[in-house]
Amino acid sequence: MRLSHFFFTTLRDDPADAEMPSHRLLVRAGYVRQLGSGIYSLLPLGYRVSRRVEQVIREEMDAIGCQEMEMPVVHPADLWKETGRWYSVGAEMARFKDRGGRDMVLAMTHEEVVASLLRDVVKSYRQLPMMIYHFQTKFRDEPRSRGGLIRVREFVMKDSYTCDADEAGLDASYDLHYAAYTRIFDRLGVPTIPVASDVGMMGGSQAHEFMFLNPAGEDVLVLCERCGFSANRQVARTRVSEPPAEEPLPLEEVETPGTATIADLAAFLGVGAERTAKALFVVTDDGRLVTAIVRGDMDVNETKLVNALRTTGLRPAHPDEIKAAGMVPGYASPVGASGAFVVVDELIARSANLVAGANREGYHLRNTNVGRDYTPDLVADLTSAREGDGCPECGAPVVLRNGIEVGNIFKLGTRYTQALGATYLGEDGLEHPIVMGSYGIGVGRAVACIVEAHHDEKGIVWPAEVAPYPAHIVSIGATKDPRVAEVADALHELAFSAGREVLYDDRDESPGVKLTDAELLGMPLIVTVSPRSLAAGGAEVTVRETGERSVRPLAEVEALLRG
RNA sequence: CGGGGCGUGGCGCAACGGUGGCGCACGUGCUUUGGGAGCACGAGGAUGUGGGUUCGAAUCCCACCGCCCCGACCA
Repeated sequence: MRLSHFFFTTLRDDPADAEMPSHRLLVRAGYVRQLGSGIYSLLPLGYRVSRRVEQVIREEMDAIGCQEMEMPVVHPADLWKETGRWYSVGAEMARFKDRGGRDMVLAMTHEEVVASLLRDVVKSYRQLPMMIYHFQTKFRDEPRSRGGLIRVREFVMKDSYTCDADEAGLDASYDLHYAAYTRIFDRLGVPTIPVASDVGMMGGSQAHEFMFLNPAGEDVLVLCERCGFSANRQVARTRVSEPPAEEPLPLEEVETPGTATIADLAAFLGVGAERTAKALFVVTDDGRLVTAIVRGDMDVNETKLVNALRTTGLRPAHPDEIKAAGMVPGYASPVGASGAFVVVDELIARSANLVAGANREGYHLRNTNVGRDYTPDLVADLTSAREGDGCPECGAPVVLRNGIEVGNIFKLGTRYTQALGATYLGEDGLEHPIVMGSYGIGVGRAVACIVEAHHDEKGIVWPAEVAPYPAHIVSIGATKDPRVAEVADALHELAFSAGREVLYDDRDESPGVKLTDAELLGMPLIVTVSPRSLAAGGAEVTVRETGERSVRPLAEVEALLRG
């Protein structure tokens, strides 16, 4: 491909709105262009990388017997109404009406379509297991896109779905995907850590996310460097030292003026924050006012709270709502909290003599004890893991790191197949719902992660497996010495006829521009043809990754380009 | 949705109440050709949109739209 007519342009300056290296470099080097917030065009270079990433994924999916197909982007809303997600999913699902006034949606995922297909396709246990996948555009109207390709609204995802007769079958399909994903990210050059994760809105029994460690990551991971334990903070349960065993002391109200925060309160009373209990008020999606009680030195984990309450989501309660329930914000107490559903963290339930609000402006209670002073409606693990907490496996202090989720695998179970009546006839002659799993990899996000992991101050450094072209030929001094163009043209042709298209910078630009661009674009090999190289007996080959360069005889360069 | 920031040639920026400029990129010519070349000439703008204030608005005020960052949110 000759750069003189290639659909791209490089930028000398960093785009002002790009902060992450991957965003900056992909825009500067002419791989992608932004159309709107979270909406990007892939220019030929970007599209080519994307296809190479897809090919790696395709090969590994095919290798485990997953069958490629394609499902639509536009769905009739009826399917989504049948599974209930038309109602449960919020504004992130784009909805519209067709000309006949029928509700339609833009696909944000494809469980519904798969389940409806299974209804038609699968009749007998003899057909199971089956696995399918496709690469398809998803649209999710995220409240906030960010980081270039890291979080976008429209993107291509490889999503696969496994269909099994029972849980044991699902376990096997899940394991196949786990192994395939490990190979995929290894081949793509994206180091990932599989972490146990929340099943979220997808429902289901088990899930892992494949995380790429990056400071810009939106997830917090809890990692143990000693034993390798890893989990998303949303679900991680770490060990915290047991509260001291004490005899319950008499409840005592104390005046604590101006201590609406835990830090103020602990300082005022001269006790550690871990001897206090704090109350957080939330309202669930189904309208319940809930107060969650955790220790003063810990934070409520929203995911855990949602799961404990068996709801779909929650929001902070307004002070008015708290007052309406008869409580005093800042001094609220689980003692006598009649107007709210009281959820207490397990650690609170095991602790004696904690300081808590007195439900009276400017007052707190000393020596509150669960069971004696109040009876919670629910006791559950509610807190977020903290750096230095004990690893749940080995007890060593855990560390917290940010990560970008590039892939996820879910054991869905029968939620969708039951809702849509996708059943098979078992060996026992009875109908059973098909057991599903679903598995996703964001292609564009994977591309961005590859760049995050493979770049230097000069530009992108593509791993050979995903590079848009294996090599980048640069001609220098072609107008001075006709042999330069002859040799460079011949190398370009030769690679092409060997089935390996390479980039060929035949532009009439200065050497500096061409070499700088070559490094910015990031092909694994840069082949420089110039009067100087010809005089030295061939062409200069630069390995982009190491910067190592050497003049090689043309025959050797030809062999390199042929592959 | 809350907080903050920014919208001026393709890109990066200046001008902050008085006729819109600079660098890079772009076109033409000459020179140059191994690390973002030089000289000369040139083209390219309803200053995001709509109101308002003013003799006069890119500049001040209001509203809206768009984009970025932090948070909320998020398979």
